[in-house]
Amino acid sequence: MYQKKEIVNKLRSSGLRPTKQRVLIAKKLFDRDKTFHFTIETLDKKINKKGSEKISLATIYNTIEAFTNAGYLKAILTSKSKSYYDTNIKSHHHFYDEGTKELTDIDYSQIKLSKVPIPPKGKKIKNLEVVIRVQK
Amino acid sequence: MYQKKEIVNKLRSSGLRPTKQRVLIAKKLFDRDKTFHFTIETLDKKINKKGSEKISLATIYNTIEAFTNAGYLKAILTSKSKSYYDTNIKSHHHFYDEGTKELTDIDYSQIKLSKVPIPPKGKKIKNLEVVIRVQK
DNA sequence: TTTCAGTTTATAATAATTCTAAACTAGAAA
DNA sequence: TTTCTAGTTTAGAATTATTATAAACTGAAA
Repeated sequence: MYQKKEIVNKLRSSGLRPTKQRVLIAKKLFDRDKTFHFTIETLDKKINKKGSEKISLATIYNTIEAFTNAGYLKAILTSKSKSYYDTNIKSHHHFYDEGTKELTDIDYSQIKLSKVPIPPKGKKIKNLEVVIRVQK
Repeated sequence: MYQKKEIVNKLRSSGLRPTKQRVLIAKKLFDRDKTFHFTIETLDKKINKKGSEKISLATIYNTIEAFTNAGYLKAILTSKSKSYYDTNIKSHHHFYDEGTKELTDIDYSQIKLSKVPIPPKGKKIKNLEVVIRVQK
């Protein structure tokens, strides 16, 4: 469990001024047992519900970006809001260059998995993709 | 190399009427040696450049969607324009439920790779993520 | 040819995100 | 304490990718 003090220190340690809004958002995000997956939309709903003090959407965006830069959050499946398509329809994998935002194919045979988890009950694996993010 | 006739047949075989626009786009996409990664924006630029006959942006969107549904293209990194974040910052993997659009963590230890490709020259692997798409 | 469902198109609408610039505040310094 | 200011918050406007609309067009069946 996170005490307010801990959160304040955590924020300070990354050069983030511990404002009321940031502390509140941090509490919502990190004061829980299981890990939490969210979009800005779902987080906004959780924060700005009935009776509670409101935090503006812009601040939620700013804060999540700051937390991500500070390494407190991980962005997943962010294609920076643009969809990518590939003429290669065989099952295959990709290098994604963080710098140029370019994709390169990795042939299916270039990656071998020796252990794969069982899918959630009632669900079937439809496809498995590896994305290797690379940087200079 | 693709002849116009082949393209027409290909389209017909999937119930897509081989219109002038679809044939032109198909030629641009499939008549090439290497596989091609693109966004609608880059494709639009390639198609609607100087002097060439124009194809409306709406048609490009429609066509790419039709080709994807027909299995001629693969969509990659599409988070359907919404960014997802995770409070779990350890390196780990995900199940992505196509139906509910929900993410579930897969612990790092649950997936083992026995073969990983060498990154492009001058690039370093920053991280490797597996996304397993599941469906009912 | 005629006919019409399937397509294309310009444009409007929507939705996620970023920008702007004015008001506010944490906390260093007086 | 009070003052001061750089860092923040905020509402709302702007931007950007995408989808919807509805009128005009066209491939191909009859």
